[in-house]
Amino acid sequence: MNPRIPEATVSRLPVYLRALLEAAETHVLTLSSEALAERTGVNAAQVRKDLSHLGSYGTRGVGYDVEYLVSQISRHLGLDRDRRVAIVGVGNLGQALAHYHGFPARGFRISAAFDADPEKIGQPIGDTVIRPVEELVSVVRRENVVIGLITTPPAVAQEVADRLVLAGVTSILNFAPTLIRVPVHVALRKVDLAIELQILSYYEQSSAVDPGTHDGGGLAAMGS
Amino acid sequence: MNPRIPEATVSRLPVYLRALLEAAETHVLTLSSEALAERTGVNAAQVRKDLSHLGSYGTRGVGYDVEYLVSQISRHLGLDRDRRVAIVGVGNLGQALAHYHGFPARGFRISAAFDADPEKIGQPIGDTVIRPVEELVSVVRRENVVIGLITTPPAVAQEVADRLVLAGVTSILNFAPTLIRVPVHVALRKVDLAIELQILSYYEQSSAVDPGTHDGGGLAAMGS
DNA sequence: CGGTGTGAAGCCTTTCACAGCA
DNA sequence: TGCTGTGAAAGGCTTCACACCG
Repeated sequence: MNPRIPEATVSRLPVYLRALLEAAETHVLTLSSEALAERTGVNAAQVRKDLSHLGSYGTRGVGYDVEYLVSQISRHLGLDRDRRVAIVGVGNLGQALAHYHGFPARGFRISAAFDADPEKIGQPIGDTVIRPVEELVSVVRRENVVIGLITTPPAVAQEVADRLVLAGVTSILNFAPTLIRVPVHVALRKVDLAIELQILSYYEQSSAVDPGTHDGGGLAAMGS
Repeated sequence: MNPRIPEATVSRLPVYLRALLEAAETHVLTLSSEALAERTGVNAAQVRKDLSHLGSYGTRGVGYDVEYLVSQISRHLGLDRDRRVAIVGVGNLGQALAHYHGFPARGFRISAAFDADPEKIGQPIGDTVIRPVEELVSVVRRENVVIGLITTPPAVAQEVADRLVLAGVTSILNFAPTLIRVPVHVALRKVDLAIELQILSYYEQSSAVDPGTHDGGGLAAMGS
């Protein structure tokens, strides 16, 4: 049923969710695992096994009720309540994230943004204003931010992570191309754009065919 | 030795490469698997097994020669020659990618950029100029672009992918939050920012500890 | 009948443990 | 002696195949 959902399944739940929401927009009421597989690029057996981890939400001979499954996946992912997010480092990438439509649509609210450049301080960004990094800990604490996005140069990424952790953040998404370490109770993921290109480069030159995906399993770097 | 390197290993090679280049900068001549593990957050046994897929490049009792290993990994990843890259969709994310320092440092040259907005056409970006998407196929062909980055809205991502494939691109990195399909001979990876946050959200609320990484294994959506 | 839910098989990945070489 | 390279073990993920239910 639910005691612990496999990592690989968790990483696919948002994919199903998006497909279900798109189906709902065109008033599709029900989807079979086959149909969901078609819309997500995942194998149908995989879809069924994944969804079975959430409980028995399908109807045999019919499929899955779109609206109900949306609510169940949302609940399991914790998307049924809003999450405060802080962005540290407002370069182009930080800007892009601040204006990304997909975030508020899933309950992620950009509540604070920080930068070290005095020129940028005070500039509006989304619903907030760019603040100096010196205020990071106090503002993050006050605003109850739980997720931090690090889009700084790699040299300061670890220090920023330390401050975020100190301020009580429980999840960090690191875009800086460097390894950062956080306490075990903090969830950490990374997105590394240069690495993605290098992986593609391998499959291109080797004429191989399957470069994998970005959101598969694996172990995160943890502990301090 | 080399006939085919496991997918999981390929996705870690760029990580080792970065650590090795950093070590080289501080004039470290040799690194043990233990030391490389420390710098990358990967288990030492894993490091050795991964590197053994490239060949026997270590020295027992000593470790790996940094410079030599850099050249070997670069060669295996195909980073020993330049690759032309095109960016389609010059919003904030496209801008961020165009100015990303990590790309030219690994031999990826942004040779073309396209956008549908007439206002943006002609604006300089990096070493090139923003062109209308209508010119995509001809320019990509002429410039021998082999990698395409899709940073458009999801609604047009599939069409853009089709054009890139038509123009002869062999690898695509998709940032648009939608499934795209390409012929089997084209390597495809995706980076989905909203999905990363949703995965974090799961581990945050469940107080679980290991949210995985972005570059683990898994199958890519392929075929048309 | 159609489609879910799931044991079982197969594959891939990680980790262990140690033989063997510099 | 120290550290690599690698069989073997262990664990996890995907896919198959089908019992079973609506």
